[in-house]
Amino acid sequence: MSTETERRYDPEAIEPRWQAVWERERTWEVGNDAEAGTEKSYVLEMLPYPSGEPHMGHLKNYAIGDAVAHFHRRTGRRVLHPMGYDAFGLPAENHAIRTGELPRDSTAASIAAFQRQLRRWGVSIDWSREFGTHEPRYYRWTQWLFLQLFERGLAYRNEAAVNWCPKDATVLANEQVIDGRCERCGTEVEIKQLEQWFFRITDYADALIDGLDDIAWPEHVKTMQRNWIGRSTGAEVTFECPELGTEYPVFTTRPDTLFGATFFVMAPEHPDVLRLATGTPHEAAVQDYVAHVAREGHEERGDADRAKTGVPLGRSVVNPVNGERIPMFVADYVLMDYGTGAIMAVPGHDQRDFDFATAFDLPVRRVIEGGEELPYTGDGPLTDSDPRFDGLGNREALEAIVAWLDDQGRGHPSINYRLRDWLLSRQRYWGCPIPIVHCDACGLVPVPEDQLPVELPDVTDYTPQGRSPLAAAEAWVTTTCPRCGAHARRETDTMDTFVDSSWYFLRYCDAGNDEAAWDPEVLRRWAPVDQYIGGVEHAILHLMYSRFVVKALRDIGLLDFDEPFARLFTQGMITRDGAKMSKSKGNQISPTTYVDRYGADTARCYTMFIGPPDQDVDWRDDDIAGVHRFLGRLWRLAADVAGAGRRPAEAPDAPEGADLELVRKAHWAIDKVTTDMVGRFAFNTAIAAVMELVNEGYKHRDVASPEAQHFAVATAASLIFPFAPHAGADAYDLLTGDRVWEQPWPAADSRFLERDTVQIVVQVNGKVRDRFDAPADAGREAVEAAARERPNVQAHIDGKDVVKVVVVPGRLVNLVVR
RNA sequence: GCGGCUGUGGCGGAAUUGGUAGACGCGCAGGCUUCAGGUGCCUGUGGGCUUCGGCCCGUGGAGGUUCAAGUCCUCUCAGCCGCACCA
Repeated sequence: MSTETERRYDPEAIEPRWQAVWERERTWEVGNDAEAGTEKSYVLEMLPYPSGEPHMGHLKNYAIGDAVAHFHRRTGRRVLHPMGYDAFGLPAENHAIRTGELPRDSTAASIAAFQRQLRRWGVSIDWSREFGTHEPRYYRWTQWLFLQLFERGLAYRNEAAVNWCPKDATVLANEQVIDGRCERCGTEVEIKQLEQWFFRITDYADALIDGLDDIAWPEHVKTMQRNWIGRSTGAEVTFECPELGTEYPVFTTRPDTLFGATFFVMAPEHPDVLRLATGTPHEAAVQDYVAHVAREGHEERGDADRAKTGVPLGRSVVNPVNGERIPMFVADYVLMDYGTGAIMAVPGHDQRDFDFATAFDLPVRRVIEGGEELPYTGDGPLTDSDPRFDGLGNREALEAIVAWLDDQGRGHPSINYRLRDWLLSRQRYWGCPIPIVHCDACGLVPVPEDQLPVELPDVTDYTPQGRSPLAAAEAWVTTTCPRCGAHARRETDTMDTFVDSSWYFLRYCDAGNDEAAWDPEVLRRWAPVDQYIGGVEHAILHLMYSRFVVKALRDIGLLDFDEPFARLFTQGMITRDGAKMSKSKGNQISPTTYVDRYGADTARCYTMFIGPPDQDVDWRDDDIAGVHRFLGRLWRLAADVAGAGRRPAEAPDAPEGADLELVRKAHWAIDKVTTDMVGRFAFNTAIAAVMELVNEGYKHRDVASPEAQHFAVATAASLIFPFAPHAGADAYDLLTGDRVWEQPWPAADSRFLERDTVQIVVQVNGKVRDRFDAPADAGREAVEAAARERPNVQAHIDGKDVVKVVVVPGRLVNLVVR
């Protein structure tokens, strides 16, 4: 094979050549005109945050998405596969403070880097729809969206206890606080009482939970969202304090244990705590305790393992089910922002209440039978409660007790959520301005739609000072009220970047529209996203916010669907030596290094071949060389076979011998790759199947006919195309002169998937003793008889009784002997 | 504590409804091509024993169901992720 040494697989030449074709012909652009009879497919990878250069995770993300996009195109769908940049945000601004480089400039530089790399990777993007969320032509509509929500009361301004990051000098959403620390900089957050902007996401708590049932998302992501929303059902029960004549409702998931309540606890932040203690001997102690708790850190207070602390209030409340007076306490294990800020304590059946009762020597009462020791939190019949309920199973009793309280007007069924409203305002510069004007006479006035966008002004000082840097832009801040024309001031806070990214997938559908955020007709043609691909780190934040926005827009009447992402795939992280790659660890690897060395196709294939794409995997330099070797083998075999002349990829009519083996393997590979792509994202095994086909090609190289070889290699090129588009296109072109992306996805011929002989395994007592070939259509009796004939089987059944025979046609025979 | 995921050769990983464990790749060993460079092609490669016919062991661990278990059930260990004093 003298040609082998002459022809070298040269991605440096191949890749730019095909990229030029796709660029010149705008191959991956799609129009918005209706096309009857063609199924649409909207394939989307999460948009990148442009900070520095793209990393390996981006390469993997776009490699996966591109494989899906290509596969969908070649299986007859019209594919929308756009790209954009989540360009606003803190890192660009912090970078600006550090280096003096303007956020606008550093962001632009990073976007240019992404554009360069994405083209160099050969990703099939419709560039005509590209935008950055920081461009006025985009955020004009982000502001419009904000106003839509504002006008329906879904965006509101309110004073509340909020998370404040002292380092970044801005408030944060609950979702951005991890273990009591800022998710960006790791600084411990403080709780401040501030007036801020919120989206009323809690109105959608139930809808967000229920909608999960209708979407094809990984179960663990759904679970995370359900846990985050944290729906608990129970009852609200009112306790009265006769000394002051005040009433305190509590939320409980266990009204069945009401008869076991032996004390009552309020959160230190509860507005009535000081008033209750006033005039009692505990007044000073309560004041001290409340002041002490106020100084406590998030982390300290959140530790469930530390000893319970608290102080008596010197008052008591009446348990509405039995009229018993129980003492009141203030303790920091009760939180103001969940439920009502007060609880009934049932130490017999709750660990925390039990711990508190032990520390303060309070009575512990058993009202549910079961378990050996208290506290017992399981199910069981009621005891020592009330003759009407004693003996009933606790779940049954729960319903009965709530119904009875409801009758008496002392309680009612209730549902509580862990989810809080989405705090969206930020006291930072590099974000979308909130399109609101503060007028002394009219209050909060929306900027009229025809005056959008409210453009982000240039400022010189980004340093966070506890108020938005925009406040320093006096000329910009000063304006007139759109309603009354009086002197007014602009809102100076900007929006959380998660607002920008909560709707970008809608804008791609109609990115060039200057009249509206989108044309409903056009949106109907593309939305929702059929396949969304990205990292799990967005399981809650971005994915829940987007779902909320889409549901809200649907209710407003602007959309006719209510889930943005029909299917979600979460890719695993690429780690280095088992650790997450990061600048600080110095263990980053750059895609450029590997694209330079092996080409984009190799780097792309490797990120998918390394392991199941949804799993975390460790990068190994040795393994990527193996993938490069494979692409070289495929390409050289194609170049070699193409030496016999170009022709269409067609299988020989009636192959025999080596030809038949080769044609069969090709059809097997078609079937394998197709099922791996359709049913699941098993790209690793799909690529392995193409490797097997190429290996088979080499195996039969000197014996198979040129026709059979040609068909097998052209099939391999066709199948590898979604993963290695340049190598696939080039090999296919060498063999056929055709463009592989214009060819329909190959179809497996069932005649070649079935074999006329199959290997039968013979087991004796479940252990494999022999194998033999039998006609595929052989009957049970024939197979069993043949199995018994095998010498090694004979040796194992000789002199024993065959008590049972199991025959699985086409697979095995199991002889059970005694 | 609650919820979820993962444990398979020296390594990454295959095994679609229980039916040949280890596909494919890496690594390693040997061979071939006048082969000087991040080469190419071929063969072998779970462990142990072997009279070279085979035999025994083997999917984190212990039980169980079944003719048959990596796969199903029970318990258990280890690691990772999410939530966490949420009443």
